[in-house]
Order: sequence, then C-alpha cells, then structure tokens
Amino acid sequence: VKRPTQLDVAKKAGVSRATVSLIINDQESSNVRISEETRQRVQAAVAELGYQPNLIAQSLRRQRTNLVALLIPDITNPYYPLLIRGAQNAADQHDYQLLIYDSDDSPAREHSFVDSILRRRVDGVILQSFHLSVEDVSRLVDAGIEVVGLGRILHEAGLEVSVITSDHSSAITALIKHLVEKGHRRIAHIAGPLDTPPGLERMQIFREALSQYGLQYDPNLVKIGTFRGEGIAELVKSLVFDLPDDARPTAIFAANDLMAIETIRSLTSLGYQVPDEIAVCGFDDIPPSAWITPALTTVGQNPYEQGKQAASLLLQHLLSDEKSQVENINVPYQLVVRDST
Amino acid sequence: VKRPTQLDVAKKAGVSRATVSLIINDQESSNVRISEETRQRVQAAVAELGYQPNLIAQSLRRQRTNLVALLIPDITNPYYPLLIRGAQNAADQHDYQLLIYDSDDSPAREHSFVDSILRRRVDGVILQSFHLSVEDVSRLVDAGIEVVGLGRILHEAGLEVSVITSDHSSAITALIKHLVEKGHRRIAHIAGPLDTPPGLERMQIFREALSQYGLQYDPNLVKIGTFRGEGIAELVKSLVFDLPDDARPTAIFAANDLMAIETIRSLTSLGYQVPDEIAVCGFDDIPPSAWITPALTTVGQNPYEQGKQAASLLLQHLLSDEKSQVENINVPYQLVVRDST
DNA sequence: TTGTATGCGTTATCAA
DNA sequence: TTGATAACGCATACAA
Repeated sequence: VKRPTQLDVAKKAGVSRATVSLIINDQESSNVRISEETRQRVQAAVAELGYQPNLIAQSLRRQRTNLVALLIPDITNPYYPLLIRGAQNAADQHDYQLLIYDSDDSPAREHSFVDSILRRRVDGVILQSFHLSVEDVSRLVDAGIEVVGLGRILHEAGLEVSVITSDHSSAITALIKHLVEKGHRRIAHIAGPLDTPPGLERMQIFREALSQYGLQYDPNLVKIGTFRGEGIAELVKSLVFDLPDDARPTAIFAANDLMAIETIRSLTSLGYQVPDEIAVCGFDDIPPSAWITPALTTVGQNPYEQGKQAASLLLQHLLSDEKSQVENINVPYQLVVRDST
Repeated sequence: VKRPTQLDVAKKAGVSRATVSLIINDQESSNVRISEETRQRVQAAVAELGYQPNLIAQSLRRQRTNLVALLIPDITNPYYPLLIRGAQNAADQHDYQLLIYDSDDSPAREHSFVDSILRRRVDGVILQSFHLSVEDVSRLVDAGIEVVGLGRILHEAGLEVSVITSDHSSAITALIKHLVEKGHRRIAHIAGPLDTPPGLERMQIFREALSQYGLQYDPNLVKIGTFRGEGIAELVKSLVFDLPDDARPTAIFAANDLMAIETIRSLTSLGYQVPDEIAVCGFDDIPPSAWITPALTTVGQNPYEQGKQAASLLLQHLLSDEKSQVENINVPYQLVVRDST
C-alpha cells in the first residue's frame, strides 16, 4: 500500500513540493504568500488524493514529535484514569498526544521507560514516578526533554524540575484530627510501600500528626501494604486478632482508597461493624469510595485537575521559547467525611 | 541540546555509520558478520556517548512505527484499564507500544481519531469503537493499517477485519434465565445508547431472551442511559414511581455495571431493599461491582483477556508476511451471581 | 508568488 | 568484514 506524499499532491496540482508544504502548514497565519488560485488547486488535490501529512517525516524534520509521555504506577487504580483524562484534555488543545507508560508497580518497567522515552524522542514527560532515581530523571533533562513531576519526588535532589503537588501534610493532619475528634486514640496505619515516595511520605505525616495530637506512635499498629487491594485481608486480621483488647485499634487509616476499601471489606467479613467498632479512612477519593457501604471517609485529591495542571504546565514550557522557569503548583485537597468514620 | 547520532558513534569508534547500524540491529541473530573486535569498539562508543537510536528516523526509514493504537470509549470506566493492561502486555512482548485513544464517548472525537491514526503512521489499530462508520474503518484498512475489532461491529459490512467477541447472546440469556428462575416476571432494562453497537445489541438480546422465557416485552420497562453513572437516578425514579403497583418491575437489568451500580445506589437511597423488593443485575463485572452492597450479580467479560487476545492477534498479523486471514476469536463470558438478585 | 536544494537520522543495497 | 550511497517524507533558507 502506497500512501500519497506531498510530491503526489504537488504533481497533481502542478506545483512544487515546497508550495504544497507552505499551503498545508499555513494555518490561516500571517504570511499568506500564496495566490488564492494555487491554494485552491492544491487543496483540491489534497482532498482528491486523501493526502495525510506524515507525522514521522515531519517529526524528523522539525525535531519535535508532539508526543508527551505520562508515567503512572497502576492504571487499574481508578485514580489514574481521571488523571489521564485531565492530562489528555490539556494536551489535546495544543495538538499534542499522550503516550501512557503504565509500570504496573514494577521498578524495572519504570526504569526501562526512560530508554523508551529517550528513543521515541518524546518532547516532554509527566512523571508520577515511584522508583526513578535522580540519575534517571537527569538523563531525561539532559536530553532536552521537558519534565514535570507529580507529587513531591524530584526537586529536592537539585533537579530543576517543576512539580505539581497536593498538600498531603495538612490533608492527612486534618484526617487524623477528624479521627481524634471522634474520640479515637488508637489509630492504625496501613501504609504503602515505604520505598515509594507517597508511601513513605504519608507514613511520616501520619506519625507527625499523631504526636501533634498527643498520641503515642505504636509500631504494632502499622502494617505495610502495596497500594493495591490484594493482601489487605491478612494485614487487617493481624491488626485485630494479634493484639490484646486494650491495644486494638479503633480506627484504621489506609494510605490509599484501594487499600481502605479492602480494609472495610475485610472487617465486614470478619464481623466487625464499621465505623461503630472500627473506623476506616483512606486517601484519594476515587469514585468507588462513594459507592461502598459504609461510604469511605477520605481525602479528595482531584486527579483530573492534577493531570490537567501538569500537562498545561508542561505544554507551556514546551511552547515557549525561553528556558522554562521551575514552577511549583499546588492543587488543593479536600477532606471528604462520609460514613466510615 | 544535541543528542548523539550513529554518526557520532561511528566517528568515535573509527568505523562507518553502516557498521554501527549493523551492530546495533544485530540482536544476536544469524548473520553475525562483524568482527568481535569492531563490535566491542562500537559498543564501547555507544555506552560512552549514551547513544539512543532515534526511533523517528528508524520509523521513517523502515516504514514502520512499532505503534499500535487502541480506541476506547471511556477510560474512566474501570472495564477499560483492564483491557488496556491486557493489550499492553501483549504489545510489550513484541516491542510495540500502545497509543491510547480515549474518545470520552464523543462521536466527533472518535471520528477525528481516524485522521490522527493515519497521520501518525500507526501500524495497527484495535477498535472498541462505538461510532465509527464503515467508511472510517475502510480508510484505515485501505491505508494498509492492520485492524482488529473488539465486539461485533465490523465484519458484517463486508469489511475484512478480524474481531474478538464475547458471546453476549448466551450471556444475557443466562442472566435473564437466572432472574426468571428467581421468580421475576417484570424485568426492566436500563439500556445503553441505542446508537452504539453494545447498547443496541444488549437491548435486542434482552428482548429475545424475554420472549424465550415467555415474558411480554413492555416498553414502559425500558429506559435509555448513557453507560455512565450520571442520570441513572432519574431513570430509576421513573421506573418505580411512574408505574402502577402491578406494573412496577421486580428486577432491573442494566446494560453495564456502571449503570447497575448507580441503579442500586438510587434504589437504596429511595428506601428500596435490593434484592428483596427489586433485584438488580449488570454487565461487565468490573472490580467495584464486587465491593458494593449488595454485591452485584453480573456477567464477567474478562476485559484483560480481550485486550490481550486483540493485541496478540493484531501483532501476529503485523509480524507475519502473508496477507492476514480474517479470524474470529471468542472470549468466554461468565455468569457471576452475587447478592443483588 | 513560487521553485530548488539541503538535511533531519536511519536502514538497506551494492561494492569493495 | 566493512564502507559509500541512496532513499524515507518533510520543512525551510534561499534563489528566482
């Protein structure tokens, strides 16, 4: 199958390739230097042949692919499709396309994405990265790829990278405050993997919040999960079975909603009443959290907005000529109190 | 920022570009026609420069992008992330990358994807398409793009396109049978948009199944939804409020789980007991369906497997030299009976 | 207002 | 075992 090129169009219209190129790339811009008559003729030829510009050739020539990569850890977590939507919509407006890299929580896969991004000559990257090292990110930056981070991973290490953040600290503190006000004194935490930035960060903030409200940190009340639903049942069991009555938690804060939902399911199937016997809260406010019974108390992160802001910022950098300023945008969180606490 | 090219590597290693190309593309294959010594030298130069092959140039030259497009209607429906995972995993194994086109249920967007796919010179496409016309698909096929359909959209119209299907007919019939056996006689249907293939198809099968079990089709018991959760509450209200007692449905079959979940939520908030007063069932078996109370009876579609099969078939076509045979793969469904019926 | 010519970074054909 | 060289399809500086 041979698809028409500019040359075919040029021949058919009786003009040169350059003229065709000019006409096609002239989005009613200023330098209208083509006679109306040839323009008509060329456009007729384009239509007749069904000519479609070859973006590959265009990219090679322009040294720009109009491709933006988005790195995420787990597309099956309902948090991320919303983030993708936001990024997508922003990218659409500027004729950029999103290339989604889903690592499925695998550090190795995430690592290999760097090479792939480099080879594809992607113009920019949005990183919601859990395992990339400073060197990994440096490789991208050094290659002239525009990078925007999601979360708070990067900028500490001397990387000149803009970041979209949400104020986890006050969000989690507000959550703990809410629990304390409900009378809870023994609050357990089901953490995310501590070798991931959000896992570690949420855990640390949890500890700080405890002490802020005069509560003792008890290592027995902390379990490490995976940010996914699997395996939560065992953690919950050890939390409620392995402890004496007076040490058992009256509330559980899970580091994300997927784990919180599974916590509620586990407790319920063990015969516990949520929230009467044990309260549960999460983090993210993914849609299913509002669907379950009892509906989950959680922190709203607005992934759509995060994705949109990240992509907007990235494109702004990409489209402006000056060296891009490092910027730090904060997306507000929201405490969402429902029935599980 | 200037990134190293083959020429840089060649200079550094003191060989020609062609040699570098040979060495890089020689994945320990048969024709090892390079002396071990130059190979070492070249590979050292590659490592030292951090050379990454430019896939854009490669694509232009090879007339192959190693890109596969995946068209889906709504990435925020948890069904699709699983499908993406399946396709992704299959594509990964053959060094192909997935380009996700999410139409957000917009016919216009879906339509515009065809041009984008054509321009990007994507090698193959997986279509879970709701609104593409036969001509749209023909444009892809005519351009030499390999196409695999998901669902049963295409092959009727004389298009030579392989399709992955799930046997909706027997699945829905089994679902209705289950309801009938539970004693239900007035079964309502919340359909998907009837201008979409799955919306129309599920509706038709629903009607056939009714008559198969000797039940009268009642237009008052059919409402048209959108495959999303929004707006379902109104439909449910009109189903339970606008009908006399002896015409009110005792069961509702929603055309997908997202609508079924919202149906349960609406009924519950209206004070109805599910399933005791009204039973509800859905279609898809997305993960949240198991989380809600009562857990949803539904039909398991195995999106992961569908995505994987589709991508595998597509890649098989892409990688084989012969003209590809039209094939039709059926992915088994599963009736999942839970608490909502 | 239009055409000519060059190069973007590869791969592949053909010689050497 | 290696090197020259010609495409691939396009955009753009410059000439006409």
